[in-house]
Amino acid sequence: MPKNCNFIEKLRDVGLRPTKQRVKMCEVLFNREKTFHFTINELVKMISEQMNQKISLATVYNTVHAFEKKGYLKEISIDSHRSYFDTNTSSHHHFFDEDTHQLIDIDKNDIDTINLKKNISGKKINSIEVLVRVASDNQNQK
Amino acid sequence: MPKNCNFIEKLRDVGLRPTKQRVKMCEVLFNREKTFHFTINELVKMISEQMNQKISLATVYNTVHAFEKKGYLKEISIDSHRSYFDTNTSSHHHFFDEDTHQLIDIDKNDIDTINLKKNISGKKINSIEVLVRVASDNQNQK
DNA sequence: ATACACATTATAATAATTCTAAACTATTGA
DNA sequence: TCAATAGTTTAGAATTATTATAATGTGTAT
Repeated sequence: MPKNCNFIEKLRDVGLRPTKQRVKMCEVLFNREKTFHFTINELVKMISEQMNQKISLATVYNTVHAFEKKGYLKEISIDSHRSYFDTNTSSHHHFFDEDTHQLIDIDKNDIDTINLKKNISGKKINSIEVLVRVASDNQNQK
Repeated sequence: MPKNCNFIEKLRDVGLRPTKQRVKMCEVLFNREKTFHFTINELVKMISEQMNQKISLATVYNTVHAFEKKGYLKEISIDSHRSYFDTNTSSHHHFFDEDTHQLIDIDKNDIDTINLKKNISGKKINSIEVLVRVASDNQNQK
């Protein structure tokens, strides 16, 4: 059984047609042990490297957004110039290394569950995200 | 004593020349009781309204970034298309109302201090930010 | 196999931000 | 007080990231 099969099913399940490009993107994104954090640019580069044929930039954007909408990907915004996507869509938190520009999962055991004593009235909490910015200990008067 | 005086001093203190534009921006940003959350677009609009003469968009960007670098403003990134600045640069957390697109401070008493049991080795924590996305209770299957 | 709805593509368009170079202004010190 | 100068503002051009367009291609149900 080829490893694509589950991706084809997975895509069908959420109502996305399993096109060549989408299946390829699934392979790149989800065929790995650990969760994966990436920018659009990094993803485009990886796909180009792993595919013989070219993929359109528009397709990558469309597909990433389709995956996001269907709950396969989650966006993590760092600042106005840097936005990542995360293959781990469950509720979890991140370190952002300002030296290497890497996003790193915070282990569930290393942070207490956030609990709010009050919420905005009439509103429902959709998500709670913690971002911990870290940088090298010496060069910190940038 | 005109209310500008302290802004002129404040600007001098951090090594920024107190130009007309910067003093005006200080007035708009810091001459208020509560902390202020704004996008660049909103700020440009407010300044234009309060000033007789026009201000260049480039100046607003430059000045906001100068203020940010000097610690007068903090950026809060919501997603790749929406970035706010906050006049409250002390460590605190936010609600983001996905209906009204408003950023709202979380009262210090309503959230426990985040404490991490582990940090990335060799790294120093620069900031810890919590973002709580909320939306109207009914229309939540968007 | 066919038809239809949906996807992909290259390219154009848009939007947000930064760059550029000329004109301007605050500061310094003679 | 008055240059000199260093930093600032400006309009507009350039750049970058993202989205729209419209033609072509493809997956799926019949």
